Amino acid sequence: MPTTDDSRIDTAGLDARKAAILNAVVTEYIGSAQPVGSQHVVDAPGVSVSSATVRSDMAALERDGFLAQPHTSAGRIPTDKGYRFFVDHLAGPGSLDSGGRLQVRQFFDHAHGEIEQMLERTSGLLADLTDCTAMVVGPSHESAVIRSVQLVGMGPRQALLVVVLADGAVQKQSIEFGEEVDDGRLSDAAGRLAAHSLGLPLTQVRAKVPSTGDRSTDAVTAVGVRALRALGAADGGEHLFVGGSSRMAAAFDAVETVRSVLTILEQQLVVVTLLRDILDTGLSVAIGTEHGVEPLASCAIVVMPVSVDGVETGTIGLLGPTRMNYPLALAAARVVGDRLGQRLSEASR
Amino acid sequence: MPTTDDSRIDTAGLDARKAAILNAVVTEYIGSAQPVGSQHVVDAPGVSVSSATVRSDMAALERDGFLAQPHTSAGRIPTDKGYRFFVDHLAGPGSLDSGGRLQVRQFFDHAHGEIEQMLERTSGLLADLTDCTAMVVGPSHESAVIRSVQLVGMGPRQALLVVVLADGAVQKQSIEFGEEVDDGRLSDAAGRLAAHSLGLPLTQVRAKVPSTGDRSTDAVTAVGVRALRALGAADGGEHLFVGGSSRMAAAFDAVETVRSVLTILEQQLVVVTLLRDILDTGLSVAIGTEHGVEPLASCAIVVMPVSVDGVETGTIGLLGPTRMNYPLALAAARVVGDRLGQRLSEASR
DNA sequence: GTTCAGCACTCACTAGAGTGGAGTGCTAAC
DNA sequence: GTTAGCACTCCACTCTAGTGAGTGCTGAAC
Repeated sequence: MPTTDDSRIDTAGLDARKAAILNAVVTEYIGSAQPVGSQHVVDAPGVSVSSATVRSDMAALERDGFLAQPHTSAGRIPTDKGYRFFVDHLAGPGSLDSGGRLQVRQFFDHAHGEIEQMLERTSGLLADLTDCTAMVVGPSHESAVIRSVQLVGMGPRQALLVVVLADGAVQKQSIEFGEEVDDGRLSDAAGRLAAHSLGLPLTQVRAKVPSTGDRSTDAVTAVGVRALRALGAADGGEHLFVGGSSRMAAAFDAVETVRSVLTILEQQLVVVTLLRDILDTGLSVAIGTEHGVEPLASCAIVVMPVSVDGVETGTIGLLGPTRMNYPLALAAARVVGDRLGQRLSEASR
Repeated sequence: MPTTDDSRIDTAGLDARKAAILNAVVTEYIGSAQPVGSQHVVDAPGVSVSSATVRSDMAALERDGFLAQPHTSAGRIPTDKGYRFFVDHLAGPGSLDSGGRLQVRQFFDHAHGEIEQMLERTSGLLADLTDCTAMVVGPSHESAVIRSVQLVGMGPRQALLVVVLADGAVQKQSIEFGEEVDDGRLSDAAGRLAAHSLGLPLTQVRAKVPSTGDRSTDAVTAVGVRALRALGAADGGEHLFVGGSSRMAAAFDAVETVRSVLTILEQQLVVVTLLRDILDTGLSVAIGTEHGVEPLASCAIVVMPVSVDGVETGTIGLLGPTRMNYPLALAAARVVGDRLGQRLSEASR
């Protein structure tokens, strides 16, 4: 509950009282989802004037685009710009309640095993904490260096290329040979592949591992190299984990909105690039139409990079209605993002 | 569009005309989602009587529990029992249209690479074909035999146990040692693990691999064995892929229903056991409350086992409203399930 | 005894009128 | 600049028909 004392706010052309009124409207609307009338605001901190004065201020805020009216003679609801101002200048830092902190601690105390499973569960945790739909983009494996390369025979002409990365991820690619290949040749080829690629990050495989031709004239190795290079290229597809999509159904009462939002969430590529775009613009919150994805116009997205060993490599996203609880979402994303980053850093050491 | 000629139907105590009427009501209601009146039914095949007669038959069908009225003076809608009769006795075999068949063919022509990715996309395909939410439970790896066991050092005291199974799946488990372990000891231990477990299905690891104590007194091996046994046990968690959950939002107009269905879908364990339960009871369709999951009372579930090399090992599920297109869903599940099974059989050879 | 036209009846749905209330904008006075 | 007062707006709700799709029943015809 961010209080608004007069000293802090006089920002971006809004005087203290207007800011306090905007703050009160946003806060109340987030809670009630009902248009907020002037009467509801007079008791808010920083607003010690009559409702008539509040009304005139509200009219000014509406002229300036911070508030809107669903219709004459209704209360005001915040516009995207209003939420933006709230997030940038009014909302306090926000924090998890003690229950939430406990939940996070317990989660990471018990998290272990497979990375993917942990990320999946992290999305569930975030959804629980914030009542938003959570998106977790697994740390891109592109920068993780190759720890091990193996070829496992799966049949006379088939093998599986298994690459273990330093962050604990395992990539695989099935290979088909034109001829029968025995285990000896496989392990020879695996050795050669390893010699070329061990210690390289996946991204650099294309650049650093000679495509073929070299002295490694062996056909099996050549096929292996091709598969390895394919892995490096194909893995642009970071894995996305979406948790708590049912929360979107709770957030809107127009079933049509729910449907279109869910449709977006099903498109991994769209979501991943959306999150990346938002991060790239330097925002940590994208409100309404700021992100340009039209079906999500009534949503806001909180993003938080996840740093592994100091490198921003994963992303956390929280999707909710524009009237979501921004301070809570930001706090949860920050806390969980930090812990997750730590955890992943440990794992990749 | 299953036609109903008099010869075929006289089943379970329903005379031909009543069956034809029930058939018409179900078919029309599936299409329109509106209660069906007697007038709409008179032109249906097998019903060449007046609306008055239809009405009296409908009243009988209602007495017998096949139809229900939302209120007096409204048309009839099918009950769960009505759908059940429709599915068991009235619905023709159903088939994909040519577009759908093409889609399936193209999909499996182009499907390649990682199993998980293919399963995920299969769920999307099914959702597209049927307009239902699709659930694909990956073939359990429990019966796949171990093709390769490796220990990859990830740090002085850490390693990753990487197990490749015959079906192309790769399982991993991170391991922490009490002491520093060099690569030599790791590969020694990996060799011993392999000697014990190669060719065993994961399920049998617990039974067949001596827990420890044996001659394999080596500490590293002991830890490895423990991890391996853990893998065998932990992997009860088959992977579930859910595609097209947005279709549930299109199927219902009560947002509350959508929310509760989505909440169920988020619980992997619930969904997997639900599908298994339905299969175990020998059904291929569970309608309404037949499956006992209360929030899904207005849904029906079509299940289809996926056989890999003749063994039923995976499951396909389609979730839709009780007024879903059963023939289409059954046909799509069968076709895709068959192709998927073939595909997985090839891969595990 | 099945079928069916006719008929009275039911009840959701819609439109229109009236009402209450929450909210506004304006204005004149402090 | 602030505010009390006031007229005004418009949604949300209720009430009242009116409509129409649908029913169940009945008595006659086959």
